[in-house]
Amino acid sequence: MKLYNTLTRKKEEFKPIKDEEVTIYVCGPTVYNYIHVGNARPLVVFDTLRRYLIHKGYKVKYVVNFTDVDDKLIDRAKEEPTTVKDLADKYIDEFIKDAEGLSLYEENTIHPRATEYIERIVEFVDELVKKRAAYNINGNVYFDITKSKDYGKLSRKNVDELKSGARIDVNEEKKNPMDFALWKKAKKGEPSWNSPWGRGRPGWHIECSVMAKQILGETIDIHAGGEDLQFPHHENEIAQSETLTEKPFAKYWLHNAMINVDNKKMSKSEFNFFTVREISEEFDLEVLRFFILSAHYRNPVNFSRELMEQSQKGLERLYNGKNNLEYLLSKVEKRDLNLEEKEMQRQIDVFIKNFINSMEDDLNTADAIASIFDIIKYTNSNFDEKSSKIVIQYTYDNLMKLSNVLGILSKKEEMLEDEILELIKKRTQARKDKNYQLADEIRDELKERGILLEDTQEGVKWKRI
RNA sequence: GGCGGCAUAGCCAAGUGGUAAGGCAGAGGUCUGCAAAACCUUUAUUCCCCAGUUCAAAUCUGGGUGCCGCCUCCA
Repeated sequence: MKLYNTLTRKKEEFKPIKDEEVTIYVCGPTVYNYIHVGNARPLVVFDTLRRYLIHKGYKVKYVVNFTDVDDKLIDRAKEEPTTVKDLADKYIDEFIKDAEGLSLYEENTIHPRATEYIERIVEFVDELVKKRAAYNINGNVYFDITKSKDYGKLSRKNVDELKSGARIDVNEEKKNPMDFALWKKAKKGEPSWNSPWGRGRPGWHIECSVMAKQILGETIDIHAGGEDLQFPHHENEIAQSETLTEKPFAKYWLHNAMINVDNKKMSKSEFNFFTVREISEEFDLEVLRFFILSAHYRNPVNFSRELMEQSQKGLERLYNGKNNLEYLLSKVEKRDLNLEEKEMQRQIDVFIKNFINSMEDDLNTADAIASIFDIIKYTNSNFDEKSSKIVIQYTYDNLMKLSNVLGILSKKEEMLEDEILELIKKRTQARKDKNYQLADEIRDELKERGILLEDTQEGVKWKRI
């Protein structure tokens, strides 16, 4: 499989450190609010990478951290008012709900919280201080970027230019304007922990370095996140970790492009964001997942209601195709394949191969989805009640396997209330009796109650509207 | 100002040297009591513009235009 590595700016053949196991660290949310659609992109994309690696037979250790102490949480807790801990707990719970709606495979995700790793963070910072790569000034500890061998290698920033362009604000106490805080001295009323430098709390960048090292080891296979984190966050992680361990921090750095609204990056500070929660009130979150996977992860995409509606229609088409296959499976008989069906099976294999090739090429989910549409179109026009169950089962099983890699088409049909089932039966009888007036009355009544009926060749179908 | 990216139909979006995938919307048709769904057919002589390399360019090179991201918290 080829993956685009930001470190080398090239697509590289992916080779994990261990033959059978892959370690992935994704920078997760700061839990002071609901996540928005932009935040959802890396979560969906890299969850899909994980699913694909599992499909290929790897064991995957997958970490998405929670930043549960920082300025934003502190400010927000003051506003509410509540405690930082309660605020974080609340939005972690809300995150999990959104994550489940997005089919993020939560049960196999490790979600460490920064505050659970304070001791490790202190140890890490202390070692950097002992290595003289960090220095304490009045209870604030800063990383000295001159001690990092190749600072700027990920984001391709030139340190000298950064210095001259750095905003001259505040910190006269830093040796170098580009030095960044590893440990922040506690202010009144802020959460704080003991350390050799007095009470304080960790800086943002150090959390990820520490949690990645503790949970996944000194060198991880894949570190991923939004491209807006390349600098300074990921650059600083590299500086800290590699200065400490003298080993590469991550083999592959993957970055997704931004989600825009009217061509501008969706972000909380611009107030042009939609929370995943508000989208879930109008759409099934599977539609959002499908929307995100409809474009390549390194291309920026616009987000709008119209585009969500397009995605919804497309996804419905896939569900219809899936349902048709399920219907056929209940009707057809198992018998040896004839020549024509053998050819059909070969054609299905071509679509599967295309899907895999697309995923192998830097996770080209947009292309992979086209292969799913190809399968649906092919089965719709070539399979019928006379087909052998063998070829239909084969197609169905593979369709499910591939859509599971994308994390779509897993929703089960809901059950209808008995009363409504009764009405549907009554209408079917009325149609048989050619009492179309009664039939239409019942259909209208159900429509008002949010159930849309369709008379297909396979019988009456319904869906909620 | 520095660094990086993008530009393909009405909309979305693949395709990085061999003659434009796929989806949505639109049009015509089959089916149907009607509606819907499904299926079939159809919709870019052309990929922002100009020049160049090549037998061959959406794809490579040079120039231009427009848009975006990072350089500050950000997915």
